[in-house]
Amino acid sequence: MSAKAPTVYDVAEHAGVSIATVSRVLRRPGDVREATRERVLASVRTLGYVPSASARGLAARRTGVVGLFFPDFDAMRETTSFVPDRSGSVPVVADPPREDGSPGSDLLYFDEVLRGAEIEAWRNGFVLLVGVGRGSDSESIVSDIAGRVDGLAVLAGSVPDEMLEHIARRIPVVLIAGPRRDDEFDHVSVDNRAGMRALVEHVFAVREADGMLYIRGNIETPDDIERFEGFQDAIAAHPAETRPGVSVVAAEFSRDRARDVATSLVASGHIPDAIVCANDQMALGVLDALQAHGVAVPGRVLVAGFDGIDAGRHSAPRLTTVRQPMEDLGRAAVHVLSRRLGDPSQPPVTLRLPVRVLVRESTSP
Amino acid sequence: MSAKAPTVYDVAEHAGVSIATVSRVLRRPGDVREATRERVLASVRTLGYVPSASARGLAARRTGVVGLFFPDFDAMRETTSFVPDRSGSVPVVADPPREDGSPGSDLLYFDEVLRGAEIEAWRNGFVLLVGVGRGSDSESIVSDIAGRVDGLAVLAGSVPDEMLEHIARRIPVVLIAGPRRDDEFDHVSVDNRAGMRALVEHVFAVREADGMLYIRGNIETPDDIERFEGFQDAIAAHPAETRPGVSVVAAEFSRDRARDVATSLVASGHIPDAIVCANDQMALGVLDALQAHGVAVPGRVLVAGFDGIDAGRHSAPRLTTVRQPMEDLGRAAVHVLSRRLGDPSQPPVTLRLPVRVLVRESTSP
DNA sequence: AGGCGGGATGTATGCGCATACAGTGGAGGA
DNA sequence: TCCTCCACTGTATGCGCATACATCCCGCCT
Repeated sequence: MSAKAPTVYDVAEHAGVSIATVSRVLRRPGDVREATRERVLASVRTLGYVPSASARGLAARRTGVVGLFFPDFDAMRETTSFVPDRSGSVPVVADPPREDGSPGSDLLYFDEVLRGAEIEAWRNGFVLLVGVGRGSDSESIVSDIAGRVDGLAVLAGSVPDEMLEHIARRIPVVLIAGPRRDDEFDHVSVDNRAGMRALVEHVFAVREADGMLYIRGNIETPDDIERFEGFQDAIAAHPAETRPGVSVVAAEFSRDRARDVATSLVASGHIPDAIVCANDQMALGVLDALQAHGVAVPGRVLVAGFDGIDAGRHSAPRLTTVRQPMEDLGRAAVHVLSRRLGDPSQPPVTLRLPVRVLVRESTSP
Repeated sequence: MSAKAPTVYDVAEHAGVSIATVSRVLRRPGDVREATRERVLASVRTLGYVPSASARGLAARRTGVVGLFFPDFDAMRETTSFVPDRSGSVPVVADPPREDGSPGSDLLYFDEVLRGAEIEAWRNGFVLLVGVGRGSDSESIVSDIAGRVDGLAVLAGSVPDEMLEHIARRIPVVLIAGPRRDDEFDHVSVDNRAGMRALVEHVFAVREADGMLYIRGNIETPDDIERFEGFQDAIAAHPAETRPGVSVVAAEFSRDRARDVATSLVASGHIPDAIVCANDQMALGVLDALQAHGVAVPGRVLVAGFDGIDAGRHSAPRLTTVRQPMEDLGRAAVHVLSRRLGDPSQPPVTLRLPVRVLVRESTSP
């Protein structure tokens, strides 16, 4: 690293032109005569000139960056200070099979959204700035990020409304995965309701379930509410004469909690013919319990989840689920941002992405 | 979005102070009397003021951003333009088990590095800027990113050396996962050599393999070279009187290619007692072939890979491997950057992260 | 009462670039 | 030959903020 980074002035002097010409060579090369352009580019190379995005952003009033903000996930809170661990010996450790879900599977959710956002940003000529909330500092972080981008995508619920409105005065904001409310923001989300309805109808189609258990998640969350509505839709649409008995419990989206529910169900002897869960983790917990007690899936009970997490592809039996297009969520968010940046006046947009029911062995006939 | 975002001047006027005071309230609140501070903060809230990072970055000569640059991965090249697909019907599709690795598994590699980088950036008070190369435009993109960050982490090999040196004149650069060469950059990488040596020694410890096959990857890459050296180390360290016969082939890190290799091996009748592969994908290909021909693993042949990809935890038998700490790579990269930003004069650092041999059923005694 | 020190605030400047506007020179037309 | 027009380049300014330095206002000491 040299003492001081070269600026337009240095390049201009070196090339014997004015700074305006240097700037033009970089921004609108067609406006400069070829000979001059070459001379300037040569100087750029010689001096190792890299334009300052801060100065450019200030002068041009746009940064070319879009932001993506997540709430802090568990993995971050746990992390200790990073101590570079000089290598030397290589530990050889047994790695027994784990039955419980790998930790931080919700983290994969973010990964996919992020990947989608990155892809779409890339295609639209933006770079992506990733921010993660840290608990109470969240507000200042969001604000910080908001100051450095042309548009911001935020996971719904991770930032207080007041702050969002604050930010929206400056740049466009798009909310990811929340329900549309009466606000001015753009929204992208998945069709939880239709997805769950289709899932439940699929279960009915496979077998005329005599009794069905629906396991909700955290009943406070929009996702859970929408999925539950989808469940109710399916029940309501079912011909009355064969409508099965249904019962509903909640298990906080937790595999352990769902496992407990299923275990006590088996103990009570009242085993339903089908168990549909508001997410995959809970469905896996149900599988755990049923398997532990020798209850056949799908032979005796059909089981289905929601999300399409990877673990569901590796369970035994593999889990029927509703696959959320996480990556598309990220893409859609940036897509919408990008469009709004092009035309700030358009009315708020809501994009509801389609989901797919993935039929696997846990609901085989 | 209002017509115009408020600036320090607006806030200053609204609060009846000078812009210097506004700036101080935000940057060094202790320097301002409490009453004044409160008044300014109130104005900030009412006006919806968000500081411009561009202006701040320009004035303060630092941005508070660190960059992470990846080469473009396949998933990106394939992507078509994003067309928002309005939802409606929910397709119900069968999702049969796939035996081949899920596409884009190398993409997961990036995800993990990225996650680590994000975590560490977060802990050091930076935000993370993610950039992805697009083939030939790579150079301009890297340069673009370099202009907006205080430091840059780059996947080794994804950017021409000349460009790196160009950038390094302006900001610190750390290379991820490459071998240390005679350069001025900081490096972080994993201990491929020691890892492979430990893996091979583990295989010897499990069973006195009479013949061992080592399947290399793409022999041009540093990773492959280092791992092969580790393999040779293990062989050389083996007592001469019981040193097994070894053979070596290359299969381009490809599952398919490795499957072919193993298949023809079985056909030839010369089946070694152990097969060690330079990555997991190839090891999985070997498992495919052996299983297809009824050759027992680990009963007849021991198989091991390198990387610790997820698919190796779900194969049958599960795959013994060397787990690379991808996430730590990302963390280490940002850690090193952060340290150098604090003390630019320190000599180039090389961090070689330790790996772990994960012993699973594919090398059970 | 005058002077002094220091905390609180204001003034002025520059960070590096984009760009509106003003030159400059040469080709072509009258 | 002189004027016009166009292509190209230079000059001057402002983007929004941080900060060195100047000022001001008090309380307090002598």
